[in-house]
Amino acid sequence: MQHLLDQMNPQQREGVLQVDGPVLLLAGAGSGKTRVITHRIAYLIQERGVAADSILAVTFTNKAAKEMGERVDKLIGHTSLAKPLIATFHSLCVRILRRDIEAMRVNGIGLTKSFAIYDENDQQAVVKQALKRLGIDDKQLKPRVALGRISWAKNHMIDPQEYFLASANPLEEKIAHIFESYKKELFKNNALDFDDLLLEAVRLLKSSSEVRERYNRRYQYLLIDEYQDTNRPQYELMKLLAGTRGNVCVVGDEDQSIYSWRGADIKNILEFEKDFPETKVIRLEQNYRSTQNILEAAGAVVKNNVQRKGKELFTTREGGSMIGYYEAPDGENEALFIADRIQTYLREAGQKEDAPRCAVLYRTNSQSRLVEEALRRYQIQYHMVGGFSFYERAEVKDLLSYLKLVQNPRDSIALGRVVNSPARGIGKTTMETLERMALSTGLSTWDAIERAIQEQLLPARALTALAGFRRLILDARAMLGSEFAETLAADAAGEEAVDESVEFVGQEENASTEDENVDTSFDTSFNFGFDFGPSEEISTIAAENSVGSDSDVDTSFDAAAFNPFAASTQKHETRVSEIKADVVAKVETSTRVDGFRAPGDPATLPELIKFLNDRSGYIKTLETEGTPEAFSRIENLKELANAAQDAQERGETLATFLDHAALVSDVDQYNADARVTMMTLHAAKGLEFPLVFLCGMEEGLFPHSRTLQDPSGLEEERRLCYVGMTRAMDTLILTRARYRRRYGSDMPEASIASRFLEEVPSRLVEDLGSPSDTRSAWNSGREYGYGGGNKKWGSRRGNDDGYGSEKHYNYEDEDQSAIGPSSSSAAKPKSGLQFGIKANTGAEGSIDNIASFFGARGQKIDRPKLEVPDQKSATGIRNGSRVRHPKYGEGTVFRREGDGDDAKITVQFAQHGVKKLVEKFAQLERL
DNA sequence: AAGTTTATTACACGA
DNA sequence: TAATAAACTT
Repeated sequence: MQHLLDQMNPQQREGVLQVDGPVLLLAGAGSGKTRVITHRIAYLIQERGVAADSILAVTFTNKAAKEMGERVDKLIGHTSLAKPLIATFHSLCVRILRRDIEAMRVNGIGLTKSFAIYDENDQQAVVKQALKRLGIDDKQLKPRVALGRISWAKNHMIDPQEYFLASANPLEEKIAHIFESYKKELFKNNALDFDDLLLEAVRLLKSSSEVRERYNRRYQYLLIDEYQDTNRPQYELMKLLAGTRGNVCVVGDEDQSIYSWRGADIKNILEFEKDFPETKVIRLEQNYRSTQNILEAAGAVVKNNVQRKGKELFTTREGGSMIGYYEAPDGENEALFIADRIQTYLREAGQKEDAPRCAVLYRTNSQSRLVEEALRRYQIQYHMVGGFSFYERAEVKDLLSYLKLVQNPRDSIALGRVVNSPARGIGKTTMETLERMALSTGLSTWDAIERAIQEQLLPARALTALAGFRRLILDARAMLGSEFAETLAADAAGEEAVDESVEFVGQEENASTEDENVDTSFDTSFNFGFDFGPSEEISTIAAENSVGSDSDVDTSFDAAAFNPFAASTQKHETRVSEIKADVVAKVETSTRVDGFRAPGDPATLPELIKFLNDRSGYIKTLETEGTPEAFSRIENLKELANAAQDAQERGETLATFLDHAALVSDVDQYNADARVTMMTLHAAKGLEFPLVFLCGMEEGLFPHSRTLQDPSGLEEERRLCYVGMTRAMDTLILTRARYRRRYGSDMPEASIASRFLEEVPSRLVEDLGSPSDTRSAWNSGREYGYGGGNKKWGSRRGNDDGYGSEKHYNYEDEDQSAIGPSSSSAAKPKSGLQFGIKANTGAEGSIDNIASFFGARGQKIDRPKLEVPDQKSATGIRNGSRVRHPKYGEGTVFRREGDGDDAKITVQFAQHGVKKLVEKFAQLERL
């Protein structure tokens, strides 16, 4: 330990040694922050004799948590079984709530431990529902907007009532109502959204002194990383966890605060000193990461912020290479330049046997596409963080929803997602009826289904389909264990014991297992401090519950009519034993194959997934589809099954598996071994790379257009720029496209160089944009007129510099690009990859190609000009015929395809433009 | 009810 | 572009 301390600078050493009382560690970029934190933890354990599991460290991402855990492990060796708890705020809250949320239940009302976690899509679904219920047109008020406001309110700890009182206009009043309805719906679904995880944890610790004190006793030393990005709820949580001892160390850097839109507030840094007057402030200002040039450039940019205490980083890595700047004619070229540079870099680094790593950073995810295409063309392997993550794939979400439903049938969002996928004849009408029923009775959708089946409230066809779906879920539940099956009888009789039965199994397994990323000390060690056995706890809850929340549920339905308990229990017991037999049979066959599990034991996670995949018909439907996409979806499902297998081997339960799936972030996918990583600037926080590209340095893109009005928003963009620049260790290259198309729309727009470029001192900059050393590499086949490159950042305007805009952009003349493969854009060498429309595949000038090209491009071209050989039909309608359509009025036929029943004719209508109609159905009248 | 085509409209950042 | 809603077919 001592020799490790000797290698540190005095400030770092103080950061390690100052473990008693509150500490505010202001750690600049690359100042060895993580090193200090890990050593601090090691110091507490090894030199201060602090029990490892009484240390709690909170990081920003699961990935960071995992890494930190590994580094601490290395420092302390595996001397003790106990480990510090290193988690994110969100995963910490899930742990706390899964354990103790029921302490907030009053008279059996409140959420249970098996609460669901709603992601953004689930949230949107709820908001849409609320809009519908309140009769608000979702075109006037976009669900996304409403959700944004709700989330904002939550991050500022404003509840619907307060929001309503503070509302200054009808719109805000509406939002307040949506907010309220949203909240109720989540409650009814036994669900929490991401924001709630924090809020409810805070509420729990505030409301139950017993629970709070337990955690206070448990965690004596607290450490919060990325403190500048904490929001109000997180701040309160920190205070609650700190208790009265105040052994809190918060680590942050005001210059890297980039999450204000999530409610993060730099004021938390100031308030910290107020709330903990004894605070020792330690500053880490020596940067060990970047060269002096990079540091200077980044510092020069962030210096332009007014709201800043001001701090100077220094480094001993004098000089270094210049900041590179490349001004591309357009986005494609920018991407190709980057790919070319990366290729060179990788080749050179390969000769030196370095482990090359570089990153392409951008402001918005949509910028990734061009870079991806360029890298693929160069056949460079890359790894992309963010974008569409695995867990966002439709098929993955579907399967997860099945699992969620198995765990918590009241989760009506999950239900809505899978009830008809694959299609099983439960359509819109049926679901609307059920939802109306659920709404009027206060039942969950699942319960409404139960009731509809029992009372035959829907058409027979719908009921059969619903019964099949219900059976699927119930059978899956039954697989989870015999306890499960036994509780089904009660469940079927309309009791709410369902959830608790899930809980029972989950809980029992929980006691002996833990999840992967975070440490394993929580549960085992938890029992030292507080002695409640799971079984005892559960039975109390179950008792509470059966009296509880359904008593307030039904107002409208006749209990006597809906109370065939005696009869149905009998029936269901039979059914349960059938299920059990069935399950045992299934289990036996599968057990013989892997030999893991004795017959009759609960099914494993992979088995459950296999069962759902098979029985739901999901895989089969995909197989039938037979398309490449369907195939890749099946692959994804297999991947998920693999993940479940891994989880199983770690001893995770269904519940913990689902929690993980809900909490993995994009950043967590970052793979440190990848040679090329692409990600947003936000995702890059905390990482470092020898070579960094920062692309799209244009006004409106970066800084983003939506921040331009707001000075503080602009300052945040500048900090984001600072974060990006300081990721670079040796080389930093900034790029910009002089013309860029937005929305991939037709006309590229001239861009203006980002103001951040102007803020970099020119003596630090080297222009990489001269054609002589670059053109041959990636410009083959394409003529560029280079004009810029002499002035520091090129011209501020894109088109006043002799750069031949009409020469280059005439590919926007669509006629040319469609017909002539020699015109610029469509004719770019594609090296095997097929982009764009099939314009350059067919015979030159073929009418079909032109027509289909125009067809694909929309309607702004007059197509009636094109004549097609005359064809007659049974109805006598032919090209040039005047026709009348009942709806579209009069028009002229100018094209027909196929014959007989399949005959399609294309008509130019006077008012309604061009329509393609099937002759058989179009009811056309010949004039 | 489900599948297919067309129209529209929106591009931050993310646990 | 691309995701999504609406319209239209069968």
